[in-house]
Amino acid sequence: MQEKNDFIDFKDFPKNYDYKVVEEKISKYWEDNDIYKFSPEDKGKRVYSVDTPPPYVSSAHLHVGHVMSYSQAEFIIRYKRMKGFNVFYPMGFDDNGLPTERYVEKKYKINKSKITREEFIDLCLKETKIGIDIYKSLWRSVGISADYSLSYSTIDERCRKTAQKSFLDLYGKGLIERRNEPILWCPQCRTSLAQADVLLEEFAGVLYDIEFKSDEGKSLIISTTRPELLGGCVAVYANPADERYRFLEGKSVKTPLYDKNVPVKYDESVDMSYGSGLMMVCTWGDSEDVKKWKEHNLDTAIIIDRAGRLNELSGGYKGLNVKDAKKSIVENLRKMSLVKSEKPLNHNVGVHDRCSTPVEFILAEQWFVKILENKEKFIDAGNRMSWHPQFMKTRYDEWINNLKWDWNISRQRFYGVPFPVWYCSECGEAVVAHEAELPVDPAVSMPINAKCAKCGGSKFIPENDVMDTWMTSSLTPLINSLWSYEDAESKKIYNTIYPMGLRPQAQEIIRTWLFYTVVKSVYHTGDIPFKDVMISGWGLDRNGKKMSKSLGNFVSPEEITVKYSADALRYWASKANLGQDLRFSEEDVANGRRLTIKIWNAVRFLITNAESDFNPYEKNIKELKLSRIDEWILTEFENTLKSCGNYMESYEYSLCMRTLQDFFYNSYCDNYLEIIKNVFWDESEENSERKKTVLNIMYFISLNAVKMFAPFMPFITEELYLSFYKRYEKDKSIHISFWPEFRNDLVFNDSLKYSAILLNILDASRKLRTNLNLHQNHKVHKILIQALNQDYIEIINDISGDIRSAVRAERLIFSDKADFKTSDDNILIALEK
RNA sequence: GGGCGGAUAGCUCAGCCGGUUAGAGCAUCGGCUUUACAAGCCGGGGGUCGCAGGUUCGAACCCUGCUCCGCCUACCA
Repeated sequence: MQEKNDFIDFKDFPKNYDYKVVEEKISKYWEDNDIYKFSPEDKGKRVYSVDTPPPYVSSAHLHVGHVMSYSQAEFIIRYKRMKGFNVFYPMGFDDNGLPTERYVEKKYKINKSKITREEFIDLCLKETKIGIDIYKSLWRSVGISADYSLSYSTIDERCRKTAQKSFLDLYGKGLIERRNEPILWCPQCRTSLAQADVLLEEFAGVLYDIEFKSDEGKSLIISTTRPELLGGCVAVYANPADERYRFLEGKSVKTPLYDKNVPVKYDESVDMSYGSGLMMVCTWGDSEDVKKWKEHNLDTAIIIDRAGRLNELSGGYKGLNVKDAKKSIVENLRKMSLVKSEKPLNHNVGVHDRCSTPVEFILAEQWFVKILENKEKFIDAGNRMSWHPQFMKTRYDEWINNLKWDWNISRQRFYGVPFPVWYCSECGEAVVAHEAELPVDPAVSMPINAKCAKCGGSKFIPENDVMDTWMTSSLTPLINSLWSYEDAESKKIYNTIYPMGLRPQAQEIIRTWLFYTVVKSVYHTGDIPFKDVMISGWGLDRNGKKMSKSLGNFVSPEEITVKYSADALRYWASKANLGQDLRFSEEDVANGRRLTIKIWNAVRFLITNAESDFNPYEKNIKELKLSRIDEWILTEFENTLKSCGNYMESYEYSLCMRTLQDFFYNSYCDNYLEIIKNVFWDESEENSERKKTVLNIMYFISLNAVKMFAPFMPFITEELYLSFYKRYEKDKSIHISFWPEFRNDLVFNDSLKYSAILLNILDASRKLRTNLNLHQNHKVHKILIQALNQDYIEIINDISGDIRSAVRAERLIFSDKADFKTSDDNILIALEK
């Protein structure tokens, strides 16, 4: 399989690591050999299933932050694979719904009134396909180990079928219903929204004190930030305990400009100390208006239309949008001296998360999934999952506790999964599809043999709305496990995959993807959707701001992988622990590249010193004649392995990488290899056994360390494995080889007291050489050592060979002439050329 | 308003179930080029651990309060 880096003889092993050639070659090797393929038939292995996040395919926004979060999940997934799990790791693409529509609208500058639904959907599908290809090529280039034969796209047949089955199931269980009530509405996107689609943004507004009049003509001041809604005012409220306004009981007041009489009502929720203690209720300015309108059966005076413009109720302001209307009304009120004061006020306004337009309320018939009545069940499900990091669970709990609306799943859009619903043209009764006919597009087909259950009518009109995109995305564990299919094969997969093992995802979609997925799983299966949740932080730019397309502060992954390699970019991703934001740092990526080069050279040192008859398994390590320093490095390695394993088990991949890198650089390369390397400079016969021993240890440690680097740096580790280690190993990829087993028999606790002294002497000798301007490898005739402690003399005698090797001295002599201090007060050294 | 996370060397971060002179990488300064690696190696300098109290023989670590940064959440119209 080798091309450029092929080598026959060990001495020809390439000096430089050519990542550009290797990464492409290795990607192809993985594909050609199905390295990451899930095998449903493998009975011997436990299954580890991953509920992969389907990113939006409007993919022009891809940046290194995306690579970061996918890589972080991947570190764990690759680790699990090496721990022997049968990994189910699909790739998903979310391409239905509003984000794609908005992307297409912008890209093609579409005017929705001049394009048919079909033409528009075609464009969405076309962009979807382009997006998927871009994603795939990026994931491939950074080494994401998904099994692409398990891919799904949220607009494909399986997803449409699953989403519609979910609807039918919930409908059948009475958990879904159609209601006519005020709903959250985006005037920009012209669609209704769910609470989760609305974010709060702080606006610098103005609080206007406006004069109303009582029946007797008494002046009443009402504070409001939304005077443009005056025409929709249906009541004025005071707190029942507020003596100032008791006299208004049973009376009405007159609104300014419109001179409309509205009733005065009382409610505990009115804050007496806010403004004048009077508040106006309009239909509808905010959720408080909706609440009072419902509880007190107030009149309805809808003043804003679906485009966010004022209607005829506003009188002369008809056709103006909210912003202009406010300006104009305030101007007129000022002229009439009805604005008594104006105070700047920062307040939070709900905006649509996709377009940042302030949301309004309108009245419409919509489908709702009931969620308010089962909050406790969802909290309980959250408690049954493991959260990494744990504190992210707080956000989940808080979101549920603060829910105020059932989940509105109707969207007045084109591109999405249709409702499997028609309405009787006679009486309006809803008729739902049969499960057997899913997926169904009610605009294209009619209900099978259906008669209206209410009036017996046989003519139907289709539901034109599409379902909220989260209605589909929330089903990913059920989509992946083929829940909507009844055949035996699918049922088997379902039982194998569900509930899933891991859900990796970003923090900002806890309230949507995560929460809705729990809702669906609890409702459909009574179970949790997955056992472990890992929530990644954000990729930040160099200045600490969240990377995003709209801010233009994003770094393109291609640019970085071309310059530094994919392994190096992944190394950067490993720098942040789970849930932490990570600044992009080109220096860290460069460090990643340095690490790959270090690994390459350390392994190359072994390869070029091994003879062609080298056999690492000729003897078990325990049978070798180990020196104290060999025992020490084995001990250090085993301790590192143990820590790293524990870190990976607890999702602390960052600490694993740090620990491993520290071991590899400091213990293995800078000390062990430096101490033993001169054994290869000496051709004498008496050295040959020592050489073999050292080669075996180097093989053992470097292979296992390379395996441990493999989840983080899949390309270089695979290249080293295939081009060298595989001559002695059986697996066809390092990524399906076993993560090293901890071996207690290779922990030599005694060795630490020897190594401490040796390293202390080596350290001092390095300082001394620096002081003497002496090259570190330059041989010296003698090392003089003064040990002020009898135990030390014995120890030093015991390891004198290792010491001489380490400090490149021909002889070791105890002498009180040694005067250079080491960090141990009981040892002094000197070097003699 | 409530909550969560963070504040440790010039920069990015470890350490935080209390225990010897607080660590790493980068940056900086000095030295070293036949013998794995100059995209390298060796060495040096650099920190009153956000602030103020408290508990303790002992606090970066535990407790209380505060300040600043980021985020989540909330009906002050």
